[in-house]
Amino acid sequence: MEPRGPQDYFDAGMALLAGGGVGAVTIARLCSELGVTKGSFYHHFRGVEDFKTQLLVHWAIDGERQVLQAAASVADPVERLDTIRELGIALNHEAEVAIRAWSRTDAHAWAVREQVDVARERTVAAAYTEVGVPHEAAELLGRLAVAVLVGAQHRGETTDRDALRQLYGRLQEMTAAIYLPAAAPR
Amino acid sequence: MEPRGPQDYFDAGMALLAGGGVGAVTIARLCSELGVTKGSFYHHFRGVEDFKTQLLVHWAIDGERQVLQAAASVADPVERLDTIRELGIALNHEAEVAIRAWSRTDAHAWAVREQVDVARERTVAAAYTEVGVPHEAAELLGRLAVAVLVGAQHRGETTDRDALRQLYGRLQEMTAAIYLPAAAPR
DNA sequence: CCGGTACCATACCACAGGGTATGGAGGCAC
DNA sequence: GTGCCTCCATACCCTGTGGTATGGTACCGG
Repeated sequence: MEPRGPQDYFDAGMALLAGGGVGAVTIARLCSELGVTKGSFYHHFRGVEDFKTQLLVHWAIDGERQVLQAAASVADPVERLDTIRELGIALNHEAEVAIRAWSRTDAHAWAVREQVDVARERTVAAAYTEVGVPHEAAELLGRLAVAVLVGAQHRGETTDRDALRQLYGRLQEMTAAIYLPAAAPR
Repeated sequence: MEPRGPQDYFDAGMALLAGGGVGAVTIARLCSELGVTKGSFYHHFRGVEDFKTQLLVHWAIDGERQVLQAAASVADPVERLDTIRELGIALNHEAEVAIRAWSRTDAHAWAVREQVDVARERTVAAAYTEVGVPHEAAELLGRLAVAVLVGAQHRGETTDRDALRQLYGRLQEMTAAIYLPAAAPR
């Protein structure tokens, strides 16, 4: 019996979150998933509220590290926009939908999710600014891209990433056609 | 004590749904809101599952009637697109967010919401087709418009309809600039 | 060998929520 | 009046969930 760490609970918690929303994240289910009892849970966390808070921060940190740092490593802004699109498609959409729903009823979840979304918007906007799009238009394009991502997250099942790719690609095409006539000629 | 009808429960149920998600829709809260006890609830509905199902259908019927019929009454397709945009902005976004989250964990809710979204997409796509946009592009624009609506629904508080208006308007501008050069010259 | 600490199982309590059974008050038909 | 139906209050049970208290096992430093 190797000992369980907080990371095990976070993994199981994200799975429960993705599968049944924040309401499905319960101590009994977590312990059942890990093959332990409540004594183990309360040894690692002070309560269910404490766990949910840590789980949320864990999601935000992971998202910040994986998505934004991976995007920042691409020097060319146009190529970076493609990278961002693929990173967005590869996200855990089920979990994100659950977090977005959760953030409507919980102030702390709202703040964390908002911070993540704003960071994503800024990343997209910065890339557009670098290729010559006016500042105000770039900011709006960042918000539009995140909105399309969130909107597409709420449609289709798990395997429907092609639809998101199609929508996201179309928005990029339209944007390029208007703001980047030199970079992406039609 | 005037007797309570199912409509009273639907109104209270939508308020609870908008305020705290599907998890907040509980028999005790419904009865507390209406000033009755559980005996009244179980007289009108067979159980909480039956009530939720009826509530969902009630939302879909209302949406179908208010939004789509109001849009269908506008003959000019370009003017109709503006009407659709304003109707989308005026929706009960809190309730819709709750329903969209609910539809990720409930098969029946998923089917009903999907039907509503598809109907909205078709309405937008039909308007674009009428003004001369190719069929495939019009369909994609319908999905893009609904995606932006859903994405914007998950940001900002209740009073932040200006942000949605701005995003929605920008998408419309970009669309017009590409597909409707004659109708909306830049 | 002994004490402390990390890790966890067991047992128990409190409370909220869904569901059921029963009875009562008022109206309406006959 | 009698009977029936609508509408609803009260009381009760069962389950699931958060939380606590307690004890037990294994390892590690001294």
